[in-house]
Amino acid sequence: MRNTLDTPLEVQAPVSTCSGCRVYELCLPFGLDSEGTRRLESLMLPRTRVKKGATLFCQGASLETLYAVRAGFFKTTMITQVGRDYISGFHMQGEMLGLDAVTAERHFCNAIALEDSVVCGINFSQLEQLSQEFPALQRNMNKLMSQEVVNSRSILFMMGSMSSDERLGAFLLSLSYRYGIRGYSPYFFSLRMRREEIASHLGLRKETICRSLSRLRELSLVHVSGRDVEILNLPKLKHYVAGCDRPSP
Amino acid sequence: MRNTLDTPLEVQAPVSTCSGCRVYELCLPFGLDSEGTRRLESLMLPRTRVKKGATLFCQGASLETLYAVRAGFFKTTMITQVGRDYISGFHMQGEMLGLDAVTAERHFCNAIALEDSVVCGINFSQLEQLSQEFPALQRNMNKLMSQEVVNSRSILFMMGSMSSDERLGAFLLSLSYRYGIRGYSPYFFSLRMRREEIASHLGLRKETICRSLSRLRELSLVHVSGRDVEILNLPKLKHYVAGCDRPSP
DNA sequence: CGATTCATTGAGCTCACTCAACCTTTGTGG
DNA sequence: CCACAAAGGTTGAGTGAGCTCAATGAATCG
Repeated sequence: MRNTLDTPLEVQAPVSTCSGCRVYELCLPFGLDSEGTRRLESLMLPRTRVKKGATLFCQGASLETLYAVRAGFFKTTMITQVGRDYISGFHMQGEMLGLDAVTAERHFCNAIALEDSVVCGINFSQLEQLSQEFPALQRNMNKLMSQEVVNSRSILFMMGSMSSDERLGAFLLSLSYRYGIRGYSPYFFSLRMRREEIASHLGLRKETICRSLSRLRELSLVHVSGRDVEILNLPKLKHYVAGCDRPSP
Repeated sequence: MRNTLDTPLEVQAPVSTCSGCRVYELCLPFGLDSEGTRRLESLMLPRTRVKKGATLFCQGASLETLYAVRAGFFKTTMITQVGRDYISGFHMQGEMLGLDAVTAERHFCNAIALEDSVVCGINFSQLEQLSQEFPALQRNMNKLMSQEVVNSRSILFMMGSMSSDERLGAFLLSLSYRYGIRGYSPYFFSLRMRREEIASHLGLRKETICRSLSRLRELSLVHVSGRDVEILNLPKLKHYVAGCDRPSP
């Protein structure tokens, strides 16, 4: 991995620079040489601010640009003709938005900011071309895609075989882990989404989320006040989520 | 797309040839020029038979080879330490197995044949290298990955917001569609998996699958006898699955 | 500071689950 | 080829986890 100090210090450029990014290692430029990083940066669109509640892209829109979350928090939602909707994921810094659009070349979901956010955009065709030249970039694309598959599968597994309490626990663990690898505390964090949004994502109802929160609290696994979460006993929570407390069928 | 007749007729080669494959258009070689196809074929491992019930690869095993189903039918399963398991997908000809292993370079699931099957294997590193030379190949990789994401998301959506009857309907529609684009009848097909396996995949129980089947039968949407399925009214089934019959919340 | 959105808790209901019995199909060895 | 065993499928009865509806409390925001 390249040391970011190799990069000459520059005044704040008008375009996105990956070199100085907090979550560089989690994103596209990871492992690229300086030439590759420079080329990638030259393709990046200027950083874009997305206001809380604003939509970054819409389901069905043709895929032009892939985005990486630079700062802030997003949800992705899917909506059917009959108005049912589903929150397919939450995305924090260093995570890509729009990877599910590559097959159909149309966005498969809406991306909506849950707080004031900043995204780095890159034209997908140009990215594909560039990744032709830089194996590391291609590899990162593949890994990021594959990671998306794994994430979806994990939630599927949860939905298919876990109780509401366990699902919520797993969800909190996922957030905890993701904050952790970004250098934030895995024990204290704040939820950026409403209970109802958690519920949709986990295939439950907001009332159920409340009740499950209460139960996790009673078990002294977490402390939750409003949107502030404290994981009181991480190993115990992991153990609980793994289902070791239940008789296996 | 290259006309397969351009290919000189050969005696059955000991290695996998993509050129003559039934599901060529759904798989890796689609859109590759003849040079690219030749190179891809040169990397392919000899076609491998997998007996019904046999395991092609195991969860946790390091990723060496990606597989495409050439003939037959597979399920992929995930198992936790406590013995809970989940069937993450069913895979028919032209579909790739192992794409979720790319992130961690370890298989995330077990792949088990549900009938005597044939797979085409290819070393993943070599495939990555080759895709560096052939944009069409890389594009296909990206699309196949992205398609996996979309598939998982679709099931998530089902699990999160559909009744058992609707989920089963959607599952049958998915099979119907996939058989259809492979040149088989989208109206008549046979299930290669047990009720219990469908149940696991949809986050339900085998008894619930039976009851849901009965209800879809009563609605004259399908005719099911053993493992043989007939879709009696495809548009009506789609309409039913879309949830148009239910009051939206 | 009032309005609106969000969170929590209670009461009752429902859909899918569990358990169990019985039937059907598949597979195997005599 | 039959007989039997084993596995898979179906249906019934009762239960319970999570849902709906509703009321109230807390937080957020213009």
